[in-house]
Amino acid sequence: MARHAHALEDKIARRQAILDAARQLFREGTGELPAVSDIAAAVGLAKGTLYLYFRTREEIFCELIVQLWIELLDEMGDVFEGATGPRPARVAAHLDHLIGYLQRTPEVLRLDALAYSLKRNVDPVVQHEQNQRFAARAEAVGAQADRALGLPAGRSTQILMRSYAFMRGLWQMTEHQLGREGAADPVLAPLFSSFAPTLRESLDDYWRGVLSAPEQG
Amino acid sequence: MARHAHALEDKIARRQAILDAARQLFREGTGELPAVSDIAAAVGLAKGTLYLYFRTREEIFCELIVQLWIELLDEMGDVFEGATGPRPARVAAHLDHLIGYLQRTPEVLRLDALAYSLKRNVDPVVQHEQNQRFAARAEAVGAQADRALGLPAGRSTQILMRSYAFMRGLWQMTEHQLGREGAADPVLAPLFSSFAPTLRESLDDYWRGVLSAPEQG
Amino acid sequence: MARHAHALEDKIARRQAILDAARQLFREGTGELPAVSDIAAAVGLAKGTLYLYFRTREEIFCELIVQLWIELLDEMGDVFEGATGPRPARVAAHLDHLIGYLQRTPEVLRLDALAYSLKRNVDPVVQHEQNQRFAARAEAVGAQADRALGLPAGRSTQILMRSYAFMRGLWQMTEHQLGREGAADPVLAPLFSSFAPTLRESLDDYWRGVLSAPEQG
Amino acid sequence: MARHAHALEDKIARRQAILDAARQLFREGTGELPAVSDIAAAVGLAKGTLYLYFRTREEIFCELIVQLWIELLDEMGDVFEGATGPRPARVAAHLDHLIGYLQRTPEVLRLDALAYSLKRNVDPVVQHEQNQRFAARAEAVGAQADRALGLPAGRSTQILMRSYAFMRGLWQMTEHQLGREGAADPVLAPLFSSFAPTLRESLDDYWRGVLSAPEQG
DNA sequence: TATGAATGAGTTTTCATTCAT
DNA sequence: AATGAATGAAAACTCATTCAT
Repeated sequence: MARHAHALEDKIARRQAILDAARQLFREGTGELPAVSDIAAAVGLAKGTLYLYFRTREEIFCELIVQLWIELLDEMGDVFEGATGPRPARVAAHLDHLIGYLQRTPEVLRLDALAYSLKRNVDPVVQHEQNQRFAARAEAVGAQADRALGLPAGRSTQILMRSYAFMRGLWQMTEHQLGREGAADPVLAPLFSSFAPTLRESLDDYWRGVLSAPEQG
Repeated sequence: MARHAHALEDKIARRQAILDAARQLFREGTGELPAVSDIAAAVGLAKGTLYLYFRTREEIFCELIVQLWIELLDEMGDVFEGATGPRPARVAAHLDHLIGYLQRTPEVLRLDALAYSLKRNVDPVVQHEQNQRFAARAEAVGAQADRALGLPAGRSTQILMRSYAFMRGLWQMTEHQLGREGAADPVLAPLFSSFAPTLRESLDDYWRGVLSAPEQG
Repeated sequence: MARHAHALEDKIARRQAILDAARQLFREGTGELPAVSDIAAAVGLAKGTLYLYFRTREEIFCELIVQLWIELLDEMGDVFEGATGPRPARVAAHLDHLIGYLQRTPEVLRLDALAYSLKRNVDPVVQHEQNQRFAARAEAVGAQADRALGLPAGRSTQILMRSYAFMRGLWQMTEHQLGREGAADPVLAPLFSSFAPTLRESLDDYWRGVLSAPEQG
Repeated sequence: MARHAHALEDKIARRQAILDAARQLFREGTGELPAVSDIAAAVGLAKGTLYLYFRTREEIFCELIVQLWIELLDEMGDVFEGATGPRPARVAAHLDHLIGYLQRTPEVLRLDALAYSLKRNVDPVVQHEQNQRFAARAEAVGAQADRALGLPAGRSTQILMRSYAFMRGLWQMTEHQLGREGAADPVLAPLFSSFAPTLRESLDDYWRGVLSAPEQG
């Protein structure tokens, strides 16, 4: 990469390099946002330079969240696109892929758990633009799912979003039970099992319920 | 209350007064934890005194979370205890009550969203003791629900915990879309509707799915 | 010891128990003054009770310093009292005993190094009373030394005080070179050797100089 | 000085400005370390800026101690360099100059008395580097003294260090007797006289003893 | 555009001491 | 006399962000 990013493509590359470094540091870290100086050091830029690309530290991570979700949605889109067999099998394939993604990408839910506090320090205009990209992709994937699953227009989008909410809640309840050292308090064992099987079971139940709803046939 | 709380009951009352003040301030606040000095002022005690009752600021709010959840579980227990009619009606009554509680007690989910970061500054031993109280109450209410809904032992506990996880995820996804001023970004409208109806619908679907699961009959 | 120390002798015993506990804790500690609550716990009294016997924490340790010095002076008095042989042998015996005391009682110089800051928080009247006891004992021992060494009245007191000052300075310069882990920085090796031999040599030189001074014969 | 110290020489100047302000404030103060905010105000910098130049408050004062000692050693070096006359006169000239320095620079021994507690909060690596500079200068001056006084190599370094230790101990014993208001407790008068004459006499005695030691001739 | 020096707000927690019991 | 609950002052340090270079 050139020393000075004058061309637009250089700027975009540099911006992405910052995001990648931030992602990497967060993934390796202990759950807090990495310090700006650490991100800068990891990309090999000066601290001040980061502020030419992002207005606040939180903006970096909000952008990262959107990228991660779009990454996930892209994969989901591919799954629905290539879906075959009866509807239950298609749903199952989607759920399998979802869980696979979470296992490969543990940072997505960890970061999501911070989303609320991040937003306080991000310009609403920037948030809106991020929301837009996210919504566009979600609706597109929803449409693919509608086709793949034979659901009325917009229905899949809603179900997917709710599934993701469920996932998020379950992750927090199971993962946050773990102490600093990663060991769960045994007293909570009767209430929570491990994340992946719980998620699978819960979403199976949820989708079964949704698809058997009176108004859906 | 006496000037110095020497008797055990006075100490307990004082401790609870601190928790009540903390709850009140958090409820009125903007989402961050109130400052210790503000809590102290609200109870009419010196800052240092609070540290005789709680080891860290976070410990206050972790205790508060447990109290709020136990409060909710108590209400749920009453609902299941007084349940009448066919199973779907009983489930519906439970869900209605749950939503009512959340509307009367908006702080519970707001505080829950902070739970993870709070735990970093709370002694694991204290956490364990809190987990214990929570688990005991949850299992007891689960048992009441098992009876009320005719489910095998322990099944309700699991479903209830998952329902609460779903609730938590949905709340974050809908509520966190709102900007500082409380206005939702219209671009997200196709993805998320308002919390209460969404929750009602989602949990209806989930419970229907659960209760129609092959192995449940 | 009785629960309440009403009799004067009980009070004195309790006061001494506090001093002993403080001494023990300081000796085992890392160089800071032990916390009042720790001292209280070590004696088995409540924190507030200590303030019936000492007005401030520092007062405890100022008293301790005086006790330690008087303890040392007592031993020195015995040495001079039992002195035999020619003057150089008597001086040497005194220096040997001095070094022995410091090795048995490392807390005395450690505490002495804090003396200055302690005094800021001790009532001048109390200090004066402590000074008095110290001075009386020092002068008495000085008189014994004058007799033992055949020096004019008051001369030994002066030499002894200066010897102790020398000792204090040497101890600080050698001991303080040590890092947290007790290892000396090798770069300082040409400047300082270990305390005891250095002290012995230095005091030998000093006393030789003093006793060969023109006006002393 | 420029607003931002980018050039190395500007940085060095700024660092020194901080040290000078710290020295001034300590000299005027009552014996405690000045607050960082006061030092910052005195230099006209923000508090945080000081932490770009020193890692802890204590580091500032440890550096100051080294500077003061090197300042003294420099003067001593000049004295030995320009020494004339017989050895006793040369020793006397050195002692005179030493006492003069202490009178012009009372902060050096006041600060030295705090040295031990300062070191607890200073990086050992930094301490080592400071020790190095001090040792180098001390050995160089020692060599000058060896030549000026006709002593075997390294002997003067040792004697000088011990003299300074003596000085330090005497200063603490005489100065610390003074109360807050600067008045000495009369009860101690038989034990301690005022610092400068005592020091002169003591060092005279010590050097006489050293130079008359059997192995020195 | 890049740098990195400068800024300064922000806040928990400790603990010696006091005082109600 | 003893207790231990209550007090509240006190301040170093971080680090996101700005801005001079």
